[in-house]
Amino acid sequence: MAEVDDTDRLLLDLLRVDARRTYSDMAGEVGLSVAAVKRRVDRLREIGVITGFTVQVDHARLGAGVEAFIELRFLGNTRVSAIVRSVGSIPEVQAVFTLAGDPDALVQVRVRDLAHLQLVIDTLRRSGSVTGTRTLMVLGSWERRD
Amino acid sequence: MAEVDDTDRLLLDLLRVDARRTYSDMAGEVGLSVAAVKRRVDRLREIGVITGFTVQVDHARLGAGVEAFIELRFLGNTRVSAIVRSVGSIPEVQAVFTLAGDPDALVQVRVRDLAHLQLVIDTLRRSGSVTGTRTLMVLGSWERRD
DNA sequence: CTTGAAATCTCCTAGCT
DNA sequence: AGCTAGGAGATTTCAAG
Repeated sequence: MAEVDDTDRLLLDLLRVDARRTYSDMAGEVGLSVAAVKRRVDRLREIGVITGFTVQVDHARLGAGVEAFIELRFLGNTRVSAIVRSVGSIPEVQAVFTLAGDPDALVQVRVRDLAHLQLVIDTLRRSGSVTGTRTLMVLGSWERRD
Repeated sequence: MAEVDDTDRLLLDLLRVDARRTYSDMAGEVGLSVAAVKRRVDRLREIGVITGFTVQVDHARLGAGVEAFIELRFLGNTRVSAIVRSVGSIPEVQAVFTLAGDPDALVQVRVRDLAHLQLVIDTLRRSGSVTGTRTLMVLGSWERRD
C-alpha cells in the first residue's frame, strides 16, 4: 500500500492548483526544506500516486468547441479491454469509462462541430460490437480547481 | 479569436505530456530559443488558451477508489448557474457538465466506497431542485495521454 | 512584432551529515 | 530531514531581423 501522509497530500493539493510551482514555493508552504520536498514528490511519482503533470487547455479557443458524452451498449460477449482499445484509438475520444450495468461505457469526445460529432458517432457505431449509442451534448462544464 | 500557430500547438502537446518540462527541453523540441518558448507559453496563458497546469493522480491509491457519473434531472425552472453552484460545492464532485435535453446534467464524483457514494447521492437529491438521479458506476477508465 | 544572446538571479539536484 | 556546493534553469534586458 502507498503510505501518503498529510504533508504529501498538501503537496498534491499545491501541485493540483499549479503543477509548475517550484520546489522552493512548496517548501515554504509546507515548512520543509527544498530537498525534502523534492524527495517527497519524486517518491510520489515512484510509488505511482503521481502519474504525470499536464496542461489545462480551453479547447473552445482551439477550434474544438463541441463536447459530448456518448453512452455505448455492446453485445454481451464483448471484452472490456477490446472496448477501450477500439474506442480509444479514435482521436476525438478524450476518455473512456467502462461501467457497471447499463450502459456499458461512457465516452467523452471533443469535436469541431456537429457534423464532426456525427462522424465520430458513426465511427463508434461501426467499430466493434456496438449495439446502441445515446449522445449527451455538453452545454457547459465546471471542473474542480481547488 | 485566439491566434495559435503550429509551434504553439506543438508546445501545448509537449506540455500535455509533461507540464513540468523545462523551457530548455521545449526549445530543443521546437527549434526556438528558450526565451522565445517562454514568451509563447506566457502568451498562451494570457490569452486564456492555457488555463493552468495540474498533477495527474492515481486516486485509487489515495483511498478514493470509487468513481461514478450521476445523471441529474431538475425542475424546469432551474437556472444552469444555480445547478453548477450548488453541485460544485460538494467536495466529492470532480466535474459538472450541463447538458442539452435529458438529463439536465452529468456529475462526476469520486468517493471512498459505496456508503460514501450513497451519502453523496443523498446530498445531491436534497440540494436544490433535483427531481431525479441515475448513477453510472465506473469500473475502469482510460484517458488520452498523448 | 518576434527572435536570439547574454547577464543575472533563482532553482534544482546530489552528496553528505 | 537539513545543509551545502556546483550545475542547470528561469527571467529580464537589449540588440537585430
